[in-house]
Amino acid sequence: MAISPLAMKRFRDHLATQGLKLTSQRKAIAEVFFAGDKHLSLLEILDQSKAIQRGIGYATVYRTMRLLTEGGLATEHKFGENQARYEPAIDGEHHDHLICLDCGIIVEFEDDEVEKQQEKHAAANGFSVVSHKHEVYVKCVPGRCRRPGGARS
Amino acid sequence: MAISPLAMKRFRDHLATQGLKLTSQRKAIAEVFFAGDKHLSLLEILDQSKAIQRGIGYATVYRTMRLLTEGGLATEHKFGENQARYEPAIDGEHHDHLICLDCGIIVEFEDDEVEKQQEKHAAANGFSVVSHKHEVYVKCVPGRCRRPGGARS
DNA sequence: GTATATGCAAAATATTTGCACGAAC
DNA sequence: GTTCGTGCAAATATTTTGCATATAC
Repeated sequence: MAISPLAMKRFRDHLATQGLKLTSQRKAIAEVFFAGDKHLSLLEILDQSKAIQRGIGYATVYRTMRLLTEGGLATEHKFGENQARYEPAIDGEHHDHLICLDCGIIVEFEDDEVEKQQEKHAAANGFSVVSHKHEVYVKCVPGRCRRPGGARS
Repeated sequence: MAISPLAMKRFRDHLATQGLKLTSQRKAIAEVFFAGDKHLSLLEILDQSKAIQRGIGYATVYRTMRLLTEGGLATEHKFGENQARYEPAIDGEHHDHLICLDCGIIVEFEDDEVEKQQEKHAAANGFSVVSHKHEVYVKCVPGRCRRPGGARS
Protein backbone atom coordinates (compact mmCIF):
# COMPACT_ATOMS: atom_id res chain seq x y z
CA MET A 1 0.00 0.00 0.00
CA ALA A 2 2.05 2.86 -1.32
CA ILE A 3 1.35 6.26 0.05
CA SER A 4 0.83 9.03 -2.42
CA PRO A 5 4.00 11.12 -2.44
CA LEU A 6 2.01 13.95 -3.93
CA ALA A 7 -0.40 14.09 -1.03
CA MET A 8 2.48 13.86 1.40
CA LYS A 9 4.20 16.75 -0.27
CA ARG A 10 1.06 18.83 -0.08
CA PHE A 11 0.87 17.99 3.59
CA ARG A 12 4.47 19.02 4.23
CA ASP A 13 3.95 22.22 2.31
CA HIS A 14 0.81 23.01 4.18
CA LEU A 15 2.56 22.56 7.51
CA ALA A 16 5.53 24.64 6.44
CA THR A 17 3.32 27.44 5.17
CA GLN A 18 1.46 27.63 8.44
CA GLY A 19 4.59 27.44 10.53
CA LEU A 20 3.55 24.07 11.89
CA LYS A 21 5.74 21.11 12.69
CA LEU A 22 6.02 17.73 11.11
CA THR A 23 6.00 15.34 14.03
CA SER A 24 6.33 11.59 13.92
CA GLN A 25 2.69 11.31 14.87
CA ARG A 26 1.51 13.51 12.06
CA LYS A 27 3.68 11.59 9.67
CA ALA A 28 2.19 8.28 10.75
CA ILE A 29 -1.35 9.59 10.53
CA ALA A 30 -0.74 11.03 7.10
CA GLU A 31 0.75 7.77 5.93
CA VAL A 32 -2.30 5.88 7.00
CA PHE A 33 -4.70 8.43 5.71
CA PHE A 34 -3.13 8.97 2.31
CA ALA A 35 -2.27 5.33 1.79
CA GLY A 36 -5.43 4.63 -0.10
CA ASP A 37 -7.88 2.98 2.21
CA LYS A 38 -10.64 5.46 2.14
CA HIS A 39 -13.46 6.69 4.34
CA LEU A 40 -11.78 5.89 7.60
CA SER A 41 -13.17 6.93 10.94
CA LEU A 42 -11.03 8.56 13.60
CA LEU A 43 -10.76 5.31 15.51
CA GLU A 44 -9.75 3.40 12.42
CA ILE A 45 -7.09 5.96 11.65
CA LEU A 46 -5.95 5.81 15.25
CA ASP A 47 -5.63 2.03 15.20
CA GLN A 48 -3.72 1.93 11.97
CA SER A 49 -1.48 4.81 13.00
CA LYS A 50 -0.56 3.08 16.22
CA ALA A 51 0.78 0.20 14.18
CA ILE A 52 3.29 2.62 12.67
CA GLN A 53 3.99 4.84 15.66
CA ARG A 54 3.03 3.47 19.02
CA GLY A 55 1.59 5.71 21.66
CA ILE A 56 -0.44 7.96 19.44
CA GLY A 57 -3.51 9.35 21.15
CA TYR A 58 -7.01 9.89 19.91
CA ALA A 59 -6.76 13.64 20.41
CA THR A 60 -3.79 13.84 18.12
CA VAL A 61 -5.62 12.03 15.38
CA TYR A 62 -8.59 14.26 15.96
CA ARG A 63 -6.53 17.42 15.75
CA THR A 64 -4.54 16.22 12.78
CA MET A 65 -7.67 15.40 10.84
CA ARG A 66 -9.11 18.79 11.65
CA LEU A 67 -5.89 20.28 10.39
CA LEU A 68 -6.14 18.32 7.17
CA THR A 69 -9.79 19.13 6.75
CA GLU A 70 -9.33 22.84 7.28
CA GLY A 71 -6.34 22.82 4.99
CA GLY A 72 -8.40 21.26 2.25
CA LEU A 73 -6.44 18.03 2.21
CA ALA A 74 -9.24 15.94 3.64
CA THR A 75 -12.99 15.87 3.41
CA GLU A 76 -15.24 14.91 6.24
CA HIS A 77 -18.33 12.81 5.65
CA LYS A 78 -21.14 11.49 7.74
CA PHE A 79 -22.60 8.66 5.77
CA GLY A 80 -25.80 8.31 7.71
CA GLU A 81 -23.78 7.31 10.74
CA ASN A 82 -23.23 9.52 13.70
CA GLN A 83 -19.54 9.20 13.22
CA ALA A 84 -17.31 11.18 10.90
CA ARG A 85 -15.31 9.54 8.17
CA TYR A 86 -12.53 11.13 6.21
CA GLU A 87 -11.22 10.81 2.73
CA PRO A 88 -8.28 12.42 1.00
CA ALA A 89 -9.27 15.49 -0.97
CA ILE A 90 -7.45 15.52 -4.24
CA ASP A 91 -7.12 19.12 -5.21
CA GLY A 92 -9.99 20.47 -7.27
CA GLU A 93 -11.36 17.03 -7.76
CA HIS A 94 -14.52 15.93 -6.02
CA HIS A 95 -16.68 12.94 -6.39
CA ASP A 96 -19.99 11.71 -5.22
CA HIS A 97 -20.86 8.49 -3.46
CA LEU A 98 -23.08 5.50 -3.85
CA ILE A 99 -23.55 3.93 -0.44
CA CYS A 100 -25.08 0.49 -0.40
CA LEU A 101 -27.44 -0.06 2.49
CA ASP A 102 -27.28 -3.82 1.99
CA CYS A 103 -23.58 -4.53 1.93
CA GLY A 104 -21.98 -1.31 3.08
CA ILE A 105 -19.93 -0.85 -0.04
CA ILE A 106 -19.14 2.73 -1.00
CA VAL A 107 -18.60 3.41 -4.68
CA GLU A 108 -17.43 6.75 -5.93
CA PHE A 109 -18.45 8.44 -9.10
CA GLU A 110 -17.96 11.72 -10.82
CA ASP A 111 -20.47 13.55 -12.88
CA ASP A 112 -19.93 16.81 -14.68
CA GLU A 113 -23.59 17.10 -15.45
CA VAL A 114 -24.43 17.15 -11.76
CA GLU A 115 -21.73 19.73 -11.16
CA LYS A 116 -23.16 21.88 -13.88
CA GLN A 117 -26.66 21.69 -12.46
CA GLN A 118 -25.39 22.66 -9.04
CA GLU A 119 -23.71 25.73 -10.39
CA LYS A 120 -26.86 26.64 -12.22
CA HIS A 121 -29.10 26.43 -9.18
CA ALA A 122 -26.61 28.24 -7.00
CA ALA A 123 -26.24 31.08 -9.47
CA ALA A 124 -30.00 31.31 -9.89
CA ASN A 125 -30.25 31.94 -6.16
CA GLY A 126 -27.44 34.43 -5.91
CA PHE A 127 -24.82 32.04 -4.59
CA SER A 128 -21.54 30.59 -5.70
CA VAL A 129 -20.65 27.00 -4.98
CA VAL A 130 -18.05 26.29 -2.32
CA SER A 131 -18.36 22.53 -2.03
CA HIS A 132 -20.94 19.85 -2.01
CA LYS A 133 -21.90 16.49 -0.64
CA HIS A 134 -23.84 14.13 -2.76
CA GLU A 135 -24.64 10.77 -1.29
CA VAL A 136 -26.86 8.30 -3.03
CA TYR A 137 -28.13 5.52 -0.81
CA VAL A 138 -28.74 2.38 -2.78
CA LYS A 139 -29.43 -1.30 -2.47
CA CYS A 140 -27.98 -4.20 -4.37
CA VAL A 141 -29.78 -5.45 -7.41
CA PRO A 142 -30.76 -9.03 -6.43
CA GLY A 143 -28.03 -11.50 -7.25
CA ARG A 144 -25.43 -8.84 -7.77
CA CYS A 145 -24.48 -8.17 -4.18
CA ARG A 146 -20.77 -8.05 -3.60
CA ARG A 147 -20.25 -8.04 0.08
CA PRO A 148 -16.81 -6.72 0.91
CA GLY A 149 -14.04 -8.72 2.52
CA GLY A 150 -14.89 -7.19 5.83
CA ALA A 151 -14.00 -3.57 6.26
CA ARG A 152 -15.75 -0.98 4.22
CA SER A 153 -13.65 0.35 1.43
CA MET B 1 -48.97 28.75 10.14
CA ALA B 2 -51.41 26.16 8.88
CA ILE B 3 -50.42 22.57 9.29
CA SER B 4 -50.71 20.37 6.29
CA PRO B 5 -53.82 18.22 6.74
CA LEU B 6 -52.41 15.81 4.22
CA ALA B 7 -49.27 15.18 6.21
CA MET B 8 -51.33 14.80 9.35
CA LYS B 9 -53.51 12.25 7.71
CA ARG B 10 -50.51 10.29 6.56
CA PHE B 11 -49.25 10.37 10.11
CA ARG B 12 -52.54 9.10 11.52
CA ASP B 13 -52.67 6.37 8.92
CA HIS B 14 -49.13 5.34 9.61
CA LEU B 15 -49.84 5.04 13.31
CA ALA B 16 -53.04 3.11 12.73
CA THR B 17 -51.36 0.71 10.36
CA GLN B 18 -48.64 -0.06 12.86
CA GLY B 19 -51.03 -0.41 15.76
CA LEU B 20 -49.54 2.66 17.40
CA LYS B 21 -51.34 5.30 19.38
CA LEU B 22 -52.00 8.92 18.65
CA THR B 23 -51.06 10.66 21.86
CA SER B 24 -51.35 14.33 22.62
CA GLN B 25 -47.57 14.55 22.52
CA ARG B 26 -47.30 13.01 19.11
CA LYS B 27 -50.04 15.29 17.90
CA ALA B 28 -48.23 18.37 19.15
CA ILE B 29 -44.92 17.26 17.68
CA ALA B 30 -46.54 16.52 14.34
CA GLU B 31 -48.24 19.90 14.34
CA VAL B 32 -44.95 21.64 14.87
CA PHE B 33 -43.09 19.48 12.45
CA PHE B 34 -45.56 19.58 9.61
CA ALA B 35 -46.47 23.23 10.10
CA GLY B 36 -43.98 24.43 7.58
CA ASP B 37 -40.91 25.65 9.38
CA LYS B 38 -38.35 23.33 8.03
CA HIS B 39 -35.04 21.80 9.03
CA LEU B 40 -35.70 21.84 12.74
CA SER B 41 -33.43 20.22 15.26
CA LEU B 42 -34.76 18.00 18.02
CA LEU B 43 -34.41 20.78 20.55
CA GLU B 44 -36.21 23.24 18.34
CA ILE B 45 -39.03 20.79 17.84
CA LEU B 46 -39.09 20.17 21.57
CA ASP B 47 -39.34 23.85 22.38
CA GLN B 48 -42.09 24.55 19.92
CA SER B 49 -43.98 21.45 20.93
CA LYS B 50 -43.90 22.44 24.56
CA ALA B 51 -45.72 25.64 23.61
CA ILE B 52 -48.62 23.49 22.42
CA GLN B 53 -48.47 20.69 24.96
CA ARG B 54 -46.56 21.40 28.10
CA GLY B 55 -44.46 18.74 29.72
CA ILE B 56 -43.21 17.02 26.63
CA GLY B 57 -39.82 15.43 27.08
CA TYR B 58 -36.84 15.27 24.82
CA ALA B 59 -37.02 11.49 24.59
CA THR B 60 -40.52 11.65 23.24
CA VAL B 61 -39.52 14.05 20.52
CA TYR B 62 -36.56 11.86 19.76
CA ARG B 63 -38.67 8.73 19.50
CA THR B 64 -41.39 10.42 17.53
CA MET B 65 -38.94 11.75 14.99
CA ARG B 66 -37.41 8.32 14.66
CA LEU B 67 -40.90 6.99 14.08
CA LEU B 68 -41.52 9.57 11.38
CA THR B 69 -38.18 9.00 9.78
CA GLU B 70 -38.54 5.24 9.68
CA GLY B 71 -42.05 5.64 8.38
CA GLY B 72 -40.81 7.76 5.54
CA LEU B 73 -42.63 10.88 6.71
CA ALA B 74 -39.52 12.73 7.69
CA THR B 75 -35.97 12.98 6.43
CA GLU B 76 -32.98 13.43 8.64
CA HIS B 77 -30.16 15.72 7.64
CA LYS B 78 -26.84 16.68 9.08
CA PHE B 79 -25.93 19.92 7.40
CA GLY B 80 -22.29 19.94 8.38
CA GLU B 81 -23.33 20.25 12.00
CA ASN B 82 -23.06 17.47 14.50
CA GLN B 83 -26.73 17.77 15.15
CA ALA B 84 -29.58 16.22 13.20
CA ARG B 85 -32.24 18.30 11.52
CA TYR B 86 -35.50 17.05 10.16
CA GLU B 87 -37.74 18.01 7.34
CA PRO B 88 -41.10 16.67 6.21
CA ALA B 89 -40.80 14.11 3.45
CA ILE B 90 -43.49 14.68 0.90
CA ASP B 91 -44.20 11.32 -0.62
CA GLY B 92 -42.07 10.50 -3.65
CA GLU B 93 -40.83 14.03 -3.79
CA HIS B 94 -37.30 14.88 -2.80
CA HIS B 95 -35.25 17.94 -3.16
CA ASP B 96 -31.71 19.02 -2.76
CA HIS B 97 -30.30 21.86 -0.71
CA LEU B 98 -28.20 24.94 -1.13
CA ILE B 99 -26.72 25.80 2.25
CA CYS B 100 -25.15 29.21 2.53
CA LEU B 101 -22.05 29.25 4.67
CA ASP B 102 -22.25 33.03 4.99
CA CYS B 103 -25.78 33.62 6.11
CA GLY B 104 -27.06 30.19 7.01
CA ILE B 105 -29.95 30.29 4.59
CA ILE B 106 -31.08 26.96 3.20
CA VAL B 107 -32.67 27.00 -0.22
CA GLU B 108 -34.25 23.94 -1.71
CA PHE B 109 -34.22 22.95 -5.32
CA GLU B 110 -35.28 20.05 -7.43
CA ASP B 111 -33.52 18.75 -10.43
CA ASP B 112 -34.64 15.90 -12.61
CA GLU B 113 -31.35 15.89 -14.42
CA VAL B 114 -29.51 15.12 -11.22
CA GLU B 115 -32.00 12.40 -10.40
CA LYS B 116 -31.48 10.88 -13.76
CA GLN B 117 -27.72 10.87 -13.39
CA GLN B 118 -27.97 9.21 -10.02
CA GLU B 119 -30.08 6.42 -11.41
CA LYS B 120 -27.62 5.99 -14.19
CA HIS B 121 -24.59 5.65 -11.95
CA ALA B 122 -26.40 3.36 -9.55
CA ALA B 123 -27.55 1.07 -12.33
CA ALA B 124 -24.09 1.02 -13.85
CA ASN B 125 -22.77 -0.33 -10.56
CA GLY B 126 -25.49 -2.88 -9.99
CA PHE B 127 -27.53 -0.89 -7.52
CA SER B 128 -30.94 0.66 -7.34
CA VAL B 129 -31.48 4.02 -5.69
CA VAL B 130 -33.17 4.10 -2.32
CA SER B 131 -32.71 7.74 -1.42
CA HIS B 132 -30.16 10.44 -1.61
CA LYS B 133 -28.74 13.49 0.05
CA HIS B 134 -27.40 16.28 -2.02
CA GLU B 135 -26.12 19.30 -0.22
CA VAL B 136 -24.42 22.13 -1.99
CA TYR B 137 -22.50 24.45 0.26
CA VAL B 138 -22.39 27.95 -1.14
CA LYS B 139 -21.54 31.51 -0.32
CA CYS B 140 -23.39 34.70 -1.12
CA VAL B 141 -22.49 36.57 -4.23
CA PRO B 142 -21.17 39.91 -2.87
CA GLY B 143 -23.96 42.40 -2.36
CA ARG B 144 -26.66 39.82 -2.65
CA CYS B 145 -26.56 38.43 0.87
CA ARG B 146 -29.95 38.09 2.44
CA ARG B 147 -29.42 37.35 6.04
CA PRO B 148 -32.51 35.77 7.54
CA GLY B 149 -34.62 37.27 10.28
CA GLY B 150 -32.80 35.13 12.77
CA ALA B 151 -33.67 31.47 12.72
CA ARG B 152 -32.63 29.44 9.78
CA SER B 153 -35.47 28.65 7.47
C1' DG C 1 -57.94 -4.15 30.84
C1' DT C 2 -54.02 -4.42 27.86
C1' DA C 3 -50.55 -2.86 25.03
C1' DT C 4 -48.19 1.06 23.88
C1' DA C 5 -46.18 5.71 25.17
C1' DT C 6 -44.16 9.01 28.27
C1' DG C 7 -40.82 11.32 31.24
C1' DC C 8 -37.02 11.13 33.82
C1' DA C 9 -32.61 10.11 34.54
C1' DA C 10 -28.82 7.33 33.39
C1' DA C 11 -25.87 5.23 29.78
C1' DA C 12 -23.69 5.12 25.58
C1' DT C 13 -21.39 7.63 21.71
C1' DA C 14 -18.66 11.28 19.74
C1' DT C 15 -16.47 15.35 19.80
C1' DT C 16 -13.75 18.95 21.85
C1' DT C 17 -10.65 21.22 25.17
C1' DG C 18 -7.16 22.25 29.24
C1' DC C 19 -2.86 21.55 30.79
C1' DA C 20 1.77 19.91 32.00
C1' DC C 21 5.35 17.62 29.59
C1' DG C 22 7.95 16.65 25.27
C1' DA C 23 9.66 17.41 20.64
C1' DA C 24 10.59 20.05 16.33
C1' DC C 25 12.65 23.85 14.43
C1' DG D 1 15.55 28.28 23.58
C1' DT D 2 11.09 29.07 21.90
C1' DT D 3 7.09 27.62 19.89
C1' DC D 4 4.19 24.28 18.72
C1' DG D 5 2.47 19.39 19.55
C1' DT D 6 1.18 15.42 22.33
C1' DG D 7 -1.15 12.49 25.60
C1' DC D 8 -4.13 12.05 29.17
C1' DA D 9 -8.13 12.88 31.26
C1' DA D 10 -11.91 15.70 31.88
C1' DA D 11 -15.66 18.40 29.75
C1' DT D 12 -19.21 18.89 26.13
C1' DA D 13 -22.52 17.63 23.03
C1' DT D 14 -25.80 14.28 21.19
C1' DT D 15 -28.01 10.32 20.86
C1' DT D 16 -30.04 6.25 22.84
C1' DT D 17 -32.11 3.22 26.34
C1' DG D 18 -34.28 1.30 30.98
C1' DC D 19 -37.95 1.50 33.79
C1' DA D 20 -41.98 2.78 36.54
C1' DT D 21 -46.05 5.33 35.58
C1' DA D 22 -49.70 7.08 32.62
C1' DT D 23 -52.70 6.98 28.59
C1' DA D 24 -54.95 5.55 24.19
C1' DC D 25 -57.62 2.14 22.43
